[in-house]
Amino acid sequence: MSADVPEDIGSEAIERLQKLGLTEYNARIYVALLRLGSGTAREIAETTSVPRTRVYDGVETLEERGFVDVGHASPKVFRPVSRETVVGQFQAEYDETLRDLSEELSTLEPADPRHEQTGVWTVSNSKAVTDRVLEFVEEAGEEVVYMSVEELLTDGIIDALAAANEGGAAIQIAGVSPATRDRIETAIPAAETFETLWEWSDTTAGRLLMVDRDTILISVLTNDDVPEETAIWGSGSYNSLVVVLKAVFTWRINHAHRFEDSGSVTDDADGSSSPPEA
Amino acid sequence: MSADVPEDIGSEAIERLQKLGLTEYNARIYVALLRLGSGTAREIAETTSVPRTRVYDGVETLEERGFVDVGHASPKVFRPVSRETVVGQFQAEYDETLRDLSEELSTLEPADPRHEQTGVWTVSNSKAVTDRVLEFVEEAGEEVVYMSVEELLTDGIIDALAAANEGGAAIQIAGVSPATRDRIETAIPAAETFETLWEWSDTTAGRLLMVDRDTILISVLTNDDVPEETAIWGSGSYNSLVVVLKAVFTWRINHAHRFEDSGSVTDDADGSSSPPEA
DNA sequence: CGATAGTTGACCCGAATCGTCACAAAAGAC
DNA sequence: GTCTTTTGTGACGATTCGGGTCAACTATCG
Repeated sequence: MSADVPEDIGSEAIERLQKLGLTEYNARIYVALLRLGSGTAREIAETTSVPRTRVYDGVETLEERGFVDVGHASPKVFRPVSRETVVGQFQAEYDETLRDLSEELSTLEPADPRHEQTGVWTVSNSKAVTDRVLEFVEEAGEEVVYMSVEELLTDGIIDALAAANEGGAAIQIAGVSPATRDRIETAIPAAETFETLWEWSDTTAGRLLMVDRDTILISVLTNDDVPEETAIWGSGSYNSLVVVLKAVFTWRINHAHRFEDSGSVTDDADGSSSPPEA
Repeated sequence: MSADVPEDIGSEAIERLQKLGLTEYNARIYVALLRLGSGTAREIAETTSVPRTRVYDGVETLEERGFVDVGHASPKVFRPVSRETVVGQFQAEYDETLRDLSEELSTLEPADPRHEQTGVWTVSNSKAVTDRVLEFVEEAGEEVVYMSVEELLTDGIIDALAAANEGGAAIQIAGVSPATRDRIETAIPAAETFETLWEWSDTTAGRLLMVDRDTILISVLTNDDVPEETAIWGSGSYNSLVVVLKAVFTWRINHAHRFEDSGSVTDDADGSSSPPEA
């Protein structure tokens, strides 16, 4: 009577098993067996909508992976191994491949990791953007300036900033509301906080990062239909993005900080540098 | 000049990446980028034998997964993220799905796990057999008897036996050579060891396990072409396999142990029980 | 303005999986 | 004993997804 669809019992588990490499049939069969405790081909077929004749194939491959035992009886009976065993198998398998992969990739990675790039790079996924931010902050030597909307100032970022601060870098954070200001001052007492460097709350701006006046990252929030974040970043003192933004950025910081200062602070760029295209 | 095939550089890594869910193209592209540091579509195509026109698709999906950044230049330039980041992404992803899976499966597992089965079950894969052995040994209360060829007495098994011994179970191990006997006595001082319970070195017998005289597992090594192990097991005092084998098994143990004893110990079987076939 | 290179999309092919069917072997009913 | 039902095995299209090639459109440069 309730809105529950009977066939959907365990569908989440089935999806995850598929993600881990099992076919849909095999995943369905295993889950059904787990619910039944044990069962014949027909019983499985009836509760899974897997064609009965295909249950045998599925069970066979599951047996090869060590996920079911087959019972010797006139109608063959199948029995699933415990979920701990299955999860353990997967865990072991992926631990191994990941370990090997890491090792193999390390032999391929070129000596010079990166740096002193001349171009401007884009990162599309929000998680990837965060990764890049963390990466840069981690490498920070002297100074980190970070400005973002509230949602993008996560604990992970704060932790990374705190770590950079421990390493001797000055931290400046902008765009914080009085509420989160406390959070930051607890985690990073030495950090300077600003309300905002400029007005952008009505734009699609996402975040803004500058590390050692040498690496800059800017992101925008595109809301075509679902909210997504896209960032561009550049590194190196000759990088055009860095050259342009460093100027306006540092000017704003000094301006917001000390009201006596006027004009640009660094003299290596003015408005004539071409802005990043598109 | 050397026998190295140039295209095979990183092929292992490529295979593993595919195993983790990337397509062949995407895996090849990422590995190539890692070797190049960064590169254009053409450079990638030349070093990977991936059709150049397909590099764009691949790079796009890789970007969505956060594995590459795209550079804004007239020929687009692509840059891989560090291998640590990639491995970390995979790790996080699989940790999450495995955790969720385990949770979901636990809600499906029936209350009564198993036990008091009447049938005889088979397990095909050697790793699965070991899993089952460990499972049974873990549940042991009073007694474990284990006999196997040398190769199948691994450290994992010995550890499990030692743990069972800690829990109060008597351990009896047969089929050990004098060499490995030392290993066992170090790990499990309280264990009894036998040279062998009977001659089977010329058979295809693999191993033999009896737990609490209630669960029995036997395996054979099939050498059709590649060596494989297949086991059958049964549990419960009314299980036919258990009934038959318990008799011959315990008789042999007592026989090997105390030479004064003669005749059967349990009265439901005597020498007429056939030895494990084939 | 034409040539070269970069970029995008469309199309075809093969492998793996889904889904169904036909048929032999076995078990049970009469 | 035969007859019917169930069980097990294999084969066959249909569909999906990734691999592979091609044509066409765009930008850049001489």
